[in-house]
Amino acid sequence: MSASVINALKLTGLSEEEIEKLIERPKDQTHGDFAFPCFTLAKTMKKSPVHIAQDLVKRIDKDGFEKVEAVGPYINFFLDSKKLANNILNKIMKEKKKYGSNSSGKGKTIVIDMSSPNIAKPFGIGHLRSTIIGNSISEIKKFESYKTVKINYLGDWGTQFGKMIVGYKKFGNEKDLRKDPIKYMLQLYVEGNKEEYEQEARDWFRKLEDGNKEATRLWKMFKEISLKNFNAIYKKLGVEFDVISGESLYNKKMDKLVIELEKKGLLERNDGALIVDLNKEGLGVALIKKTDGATLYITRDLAVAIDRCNNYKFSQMLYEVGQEQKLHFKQLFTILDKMGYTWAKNCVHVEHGLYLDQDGKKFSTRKGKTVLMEEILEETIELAKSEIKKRDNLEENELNERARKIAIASIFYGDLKNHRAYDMVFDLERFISFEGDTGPYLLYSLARANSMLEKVKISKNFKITSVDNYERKLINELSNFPEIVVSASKELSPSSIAHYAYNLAQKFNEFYHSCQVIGSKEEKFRLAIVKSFAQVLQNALHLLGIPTLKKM
RNA sequence: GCACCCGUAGCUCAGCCUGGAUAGAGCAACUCCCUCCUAAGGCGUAGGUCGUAGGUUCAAAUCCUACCGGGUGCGCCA
Repeated sequence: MSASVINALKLTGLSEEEIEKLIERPKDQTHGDFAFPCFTLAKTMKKSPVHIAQDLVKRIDKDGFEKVEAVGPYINFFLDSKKLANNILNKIMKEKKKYGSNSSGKGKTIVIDMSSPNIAKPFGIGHLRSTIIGNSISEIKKFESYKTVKINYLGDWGTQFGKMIVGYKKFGNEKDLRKDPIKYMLQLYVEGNKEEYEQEARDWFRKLEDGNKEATRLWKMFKEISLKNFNAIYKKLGVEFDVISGESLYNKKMDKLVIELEKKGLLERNDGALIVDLNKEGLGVALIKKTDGATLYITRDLAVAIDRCNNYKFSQMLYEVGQEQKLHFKQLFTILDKMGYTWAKNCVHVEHGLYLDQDGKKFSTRKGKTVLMEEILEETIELAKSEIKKRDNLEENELNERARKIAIASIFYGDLKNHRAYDMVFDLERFISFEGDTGPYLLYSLARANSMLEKVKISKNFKITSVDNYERKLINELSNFPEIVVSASKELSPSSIAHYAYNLAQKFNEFYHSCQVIGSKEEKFRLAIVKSFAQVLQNALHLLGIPTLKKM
């Protein structure tokens, strides 16, 4: 699209690359579709940028543009609206679900380690962020033709199970456990986590690693209960995984890994523990084996990474994990690199910030502030239901399904519109609000469009006599989608898609408000705009993992 | 103590990577618009020393340095 602009600017004497670098897409539509700032030319031409702009505009070939004008030190280019509208709308209606996609990832595999809840604890909102962001990144990558492997790597191993077993041995019984398993398990964890049981807990985990029968039985029971609960939550969220894995599966590979580290001369003994010294890299020390011989998180992660490389031959492996684990992943990747694995550079920690409560404080398990995902979901769905009931009388199933979708849109969008790497306030009331910059706003906009499309037959042949301002703004936005996808993918940034979706919906609502569609002289053209809008918004929502609905 | 992240409107956030035209949204406040395709919408008003101080530049919210405030991490948790 910018080719014509570059061409027109060749008379500046600059190379194509230089021109391309300087060309901007103005934030303000009144400045045209492309703009060329003349500041840099001022030096070489020894004239004021304002004069240069005026001078160049006179000499530029304006063929194919609606308008080319000098405004201050800028030259603004306006593309031909009718041509643009025609191209974009036809493209969208032809490509449909594929509009915005590309084939840059063809033949490549990306492994995404995401969600990964700790099964000794209830599914809290801590793991929600990883789930939502990982899911969206997977969709974005798929849209670019990558093959993605979403792995839910469960925290089903480690000292926390020692803690749970201690809690159970001291206070628990199976009867109560079966009654309200999730909350009961949380209690067991809290009990077993007390300082006085620290050694006992470590001992129990050691026993578990050694295959002790009782420890194994309890561990299996905890795991089974958690998984059942987690699966119900994933189903409601509409998130699926390609692989369910877990730390426990790698228990048997630990020895081999430790031997490999030893052979490669990376291992050192320190206070009875085994470590890899990364002080030279400024990363401190990585603890590979505790004094009692039990393995740690990083030990298992090393084995896991190597295993995944063999299994999936990934071009990239993304760890969708909180920023508080930054050091861990730096250590992990550095050790892999030191072991001679050149693919270590293809591993990326896609960090995300914490959820804060409304006081700006971290949600914490310890202080009993844990918010159960189950409850959050139920609460959100109930809120959605009561809103729906205000205007619609639906039959039970329809009501439930619509409420679920609105709830998902609320939570997903509420999260994804924020910059991934920064902390954010998790404020459910704001997310579910049916006004403003929210998930429901997006669904509502789509429902408005769909309701028009239902009322009339769409014809593929439309003639454009003129393009007014609101139409033009919306079409511009529609045309931006493919490049938004590219940058969102490159930056691993679902929030770019989220912002786009919101802007698009906003442009549509402005258009909707000021342009009569059905029954107007421009009906065919405007219906094509509406149809294109609905399509592109759906595509964007799909990339966010947000389900769409026809009516709202 | 060291390392990393954040500080933009009363609140929640975009924009910063890749410096450019009057710093954008939403909520809250104050108005206006349903004889018209879903008012869960739209138009408008008000609200800003872009943490502070320097520096680089024709141009800084954006790049660099220092400082202040908040968060996170730093060997036997994950």
